[in-house]
Amino acid sequence: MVARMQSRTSASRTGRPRSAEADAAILVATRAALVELGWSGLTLGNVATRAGVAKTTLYRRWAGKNELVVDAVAALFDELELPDRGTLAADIEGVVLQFAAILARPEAQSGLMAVLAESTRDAALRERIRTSVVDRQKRLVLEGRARAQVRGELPPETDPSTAARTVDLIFDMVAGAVVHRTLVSAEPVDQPWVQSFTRVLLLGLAGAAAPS
Amino acid sequence: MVARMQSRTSASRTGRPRSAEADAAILVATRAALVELGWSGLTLGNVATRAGVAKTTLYRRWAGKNELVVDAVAALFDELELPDRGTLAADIEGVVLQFAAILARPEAQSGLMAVLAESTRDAALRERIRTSVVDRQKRLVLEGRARAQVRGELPPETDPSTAARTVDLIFDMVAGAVVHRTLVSAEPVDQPWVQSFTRVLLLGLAGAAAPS
DNA sequence: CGCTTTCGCTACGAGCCGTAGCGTAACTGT
DNA sequence: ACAGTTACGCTACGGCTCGTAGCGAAAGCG
Repeated sequence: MVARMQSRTSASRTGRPRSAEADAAILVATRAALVELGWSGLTLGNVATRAGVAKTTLYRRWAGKNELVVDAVAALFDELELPDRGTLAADIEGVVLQFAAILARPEAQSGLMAVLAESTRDAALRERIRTSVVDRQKRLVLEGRARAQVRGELPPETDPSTAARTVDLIFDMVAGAVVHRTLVSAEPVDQPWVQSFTRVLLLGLAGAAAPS
Repeated sequence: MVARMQSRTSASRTGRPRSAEADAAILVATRAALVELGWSGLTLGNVATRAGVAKTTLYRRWAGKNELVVDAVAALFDELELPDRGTLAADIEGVVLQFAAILARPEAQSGLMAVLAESTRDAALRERIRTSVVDRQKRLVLEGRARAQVRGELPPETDPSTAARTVDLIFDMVAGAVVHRTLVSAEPVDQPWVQSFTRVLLLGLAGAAAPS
């Protein structure tokens, strides 16, 4: 999923290769442990046992609990794609529902929040989360915006720096609202909510682009 | 701050009363430990030492780390108030900046996120967070909306259930965007960002209230 | 067949957890 | 003043997880 640790160069030359099956089994076991035990209950020893792997093998590949969980949770976002439903509103609704479906899973909830909490004191961890989780989500905003500009649903960008700020704003508004509703308000992100949200967001963006 | 544990009735009748100074010292020590050690590094033994209190005293008042940190962090939100700056936009900007200032503090970041992660598997903890942290923020949205309706900046509510849904939507959008920008994007919630955000939000709400 | 790296296993000191037990301190009612 | 009740500080404890070290065996490569 991500460049993790590597002995030397891109293809480690000699010696016994690392088991790819073990890698996959560990990530599966990590997600299962997150579901059953939560973040605080998850121990590397437990994960190792579930995966049918020695505890030392875990420590050879990951620096600790934080990094392991980031990789395990990041894989959940692989399925995230930008649909093409014809209109910007429909595209947004589709992505938001996909995103919400992932966030509804218990391993994503406990794992993501906990690792985000740890990242506030660990710059390397924050960077790891950014590249393997956040940026992949952000790209969807970028693509959706470009597609809407081609359709004429959004005005083309003028200044590249203001465009970047707008994308950041949209991203924080979309992802923030979904995360907050799911994890703080603890209420479902269902069709009616998504429609209301999309309506407010798009009207706001259209109005903000036009002169006041 | 919150009804916590109580021996019998409202006024514990007899025996030595609990030290209020100890209570305050413990919460201060908890926040300090969050800043210096983060969530994972915080231990109840350490907090007890900092507060000049025995470890057993901690366990007599709080069930564990989760509950203690909730109370310690909840106190940060006591200062949150709704200013009256004349316009809805200015009121929102004021509240958002206050909220962002609290979230910028390291004890709020690591503490809140971690305890939120734990709350996904603990209904009682989630409820505790809701009453002592979330609802207090939500009330500001309610008050601000009512004030704006008096001013004529927002249409009066028609159906009470749709009004409640709208308030929930606004709350998730505001709090979600601020939290996401602060903790996930790890970028500052400063004046220009708040103005852009408020502009998009208000135009969206105005447009959504009007017929399409 | 040597060389290298990974793997599973065992064992270890260290640290924290949450509780129990004790004697003492503080406050209340008679 | 005195018993009754509750909170406090302190010490000690078994149990658990941590992260590492050391070993022999397995799995590739030249």
